[in-house]
Amino acid sequence: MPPRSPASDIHRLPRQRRTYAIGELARMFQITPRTIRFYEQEGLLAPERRGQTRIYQEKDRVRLKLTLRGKRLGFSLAEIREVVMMYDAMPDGNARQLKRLLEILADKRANLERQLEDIRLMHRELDDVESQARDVLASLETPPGEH
Amino acid sequence: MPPRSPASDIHRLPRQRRTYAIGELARMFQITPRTIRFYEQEGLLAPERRGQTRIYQEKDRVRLKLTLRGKRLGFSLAEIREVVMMYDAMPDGNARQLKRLLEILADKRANLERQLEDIRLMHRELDDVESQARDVLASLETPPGEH
DNA sequence: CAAGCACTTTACGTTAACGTAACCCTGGGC
DNA sequence: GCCCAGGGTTACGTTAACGTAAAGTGCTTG
Repeated sequence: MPPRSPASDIHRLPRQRRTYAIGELARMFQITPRTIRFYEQEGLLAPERRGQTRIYQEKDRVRLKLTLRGKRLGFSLAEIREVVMMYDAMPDGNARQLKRLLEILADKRANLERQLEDIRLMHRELDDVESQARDVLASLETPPGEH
Repeated sequence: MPPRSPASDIHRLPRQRRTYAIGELARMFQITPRTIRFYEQEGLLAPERRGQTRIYQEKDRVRLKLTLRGKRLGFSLAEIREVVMMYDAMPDGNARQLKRLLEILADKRANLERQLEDIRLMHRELDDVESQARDVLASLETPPGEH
């Protein structure tokens, strides 16, 4: 280890322009390259190219992460794209577009609220089912006739 | 049919074994009859019949409700069926089945946890995007050149 | 230089979850 | 008696989100 202050490492790291190959990203997120290419085809990603090969920057990785998160929450790729693209177009977005974006966001937000409620309810159901299952299981493991 | 007053119907309602036609359920849940029939075909519902006509009891309605909730949370019909059917088979379930059920439940639970985290994160993203959008919007509404 | 690996494109295949269309049956109201 | 709304079955169509296979490109390693 060079006798350099760790701090100097740190403050150089931020601009370390790290890039990723498609296979790397695929492994990171437990998906296939095909999926990543598909997302690009659907307008969710737009990586640079060196020749034919795709080169992903940090921002692409973040975008992919957000996309997958959206998917886990049940949003369609089209919905995700809608938000992501408007977000990108924000700087030069006109008022109408921005208001539309706010509408969409409010919509997603409402969706999340409903999901939270659903999760709470579902959680209770699972508790119920589980405790009942444990009861039956216990009764099976104690000889019948006891009480 | 005995000449009964409608009002007397009402105050007996609690144990009035209320039933539903397929169209009623469809309207209640904002889905189509086709969807309900499809769920039956997939083994998620098993309503009684009077002739050919399906008659849904309260338990069927609850089951449908749970199914739809599961769907909103991104579970597949197959996953939902897995839990629902095992739940029904619980009384005579053997230990192995019950343990399998507990596994599945733990799985779902983990899923819900991840979703909660996703929602929290997504919520922040939305906050970010929204506040930025509002900023841009505001800057558009004040004459440029001011500061 | 051959082999192998990771990347590429093109294109057809697949699955889940319904939609839609065509046709039939039945009970109630006019 | 006729009509029509609401129920039924059968069967083919559709959409999203990839999977999979074929065939080519490019580096690097023994």
